[in-house]
Amino acid sequence: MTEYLVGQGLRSTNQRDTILKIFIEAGRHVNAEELYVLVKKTNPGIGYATVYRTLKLLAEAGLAEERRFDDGFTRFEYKNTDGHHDHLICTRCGTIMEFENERIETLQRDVARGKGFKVHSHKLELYGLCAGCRGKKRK
Amino acid sequence: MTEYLVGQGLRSTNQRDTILKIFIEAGRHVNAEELYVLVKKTNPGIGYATVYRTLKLLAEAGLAEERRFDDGFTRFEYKNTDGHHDHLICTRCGTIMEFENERIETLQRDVARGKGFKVHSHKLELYGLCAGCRGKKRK
DNA sequence: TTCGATGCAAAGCGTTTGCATACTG
DNA sequence: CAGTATGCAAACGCTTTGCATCGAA
Repeated sequence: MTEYLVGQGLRSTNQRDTILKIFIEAGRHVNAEELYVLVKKTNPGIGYATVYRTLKLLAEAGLAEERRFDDGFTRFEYKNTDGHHDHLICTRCGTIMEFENERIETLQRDVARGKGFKVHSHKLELYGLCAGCRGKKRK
Repeated sequence: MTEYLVGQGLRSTNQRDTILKIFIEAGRHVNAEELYVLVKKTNPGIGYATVYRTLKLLAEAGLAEERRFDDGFTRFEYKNTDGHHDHLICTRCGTIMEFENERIETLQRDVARGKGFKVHSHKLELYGLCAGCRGKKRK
């Protein structure tokens, strides 16, 4: 992972290595604060700003993707080789699931073409209740 | 329009009438600041807070819909009787177009069902270049 | 040794809120 | 008259930035 940094012309530092490592381990959709807390456990000296700066850096380097859902703050997602995907978000427990559907994407392109648009990216979020929360609700 | 307010159990004031009227005239997807500037022209005494409060009120009353695109701030859309729709956003000039596609919605429900989700709402935004900007780009 | 990276705290941004005053019902 | 709505400015929550110091190359 350090190679990525160097390859991008960035300096490799202890903090960056730690943050990147923990970011990847943390799984998907961490926000800056969650990551900050995790990182602190390993290296309590790291500051908030460094987490933000590193995250932004990773996003620019193409290693992370910045996403804003409707909960107000920005979450980051580690971007490995998988392609694009969209999200299903449980409005009760906050669970975020991913999905991918080629037919939807094709239809999107069709719609856009019909309006003269050339689509570069898109964002599809489905908000609702996950299986677990639907059960709870019923009781 | 005042009737809406009264009907919702809200007090009708000069400020609210002005804001609502201008909000509706403004067309879609205004953000609070744009509306504030417009409202100031008619009634310079109105404060920022009142615009925000009224917008929030309208959203609660079901007359406006709050939307967060990727430009950082919340935009509001007047909600008349039309049903749900999604957005095409030009990343160059900021134009926002609307569309609606039943097939996409059906597919969304299918995907969600497959993951055990019950979808309540969704958000689909296509980012790209509009017809005009595609032309400019080529030159 | 140089210059980017860091940590801290302060600033920034859009948005919300507390409070005394103004106005609706 | 009672109590909500307003305007102002201060507070807010998340994110960014300025600056002196630290550390990688």
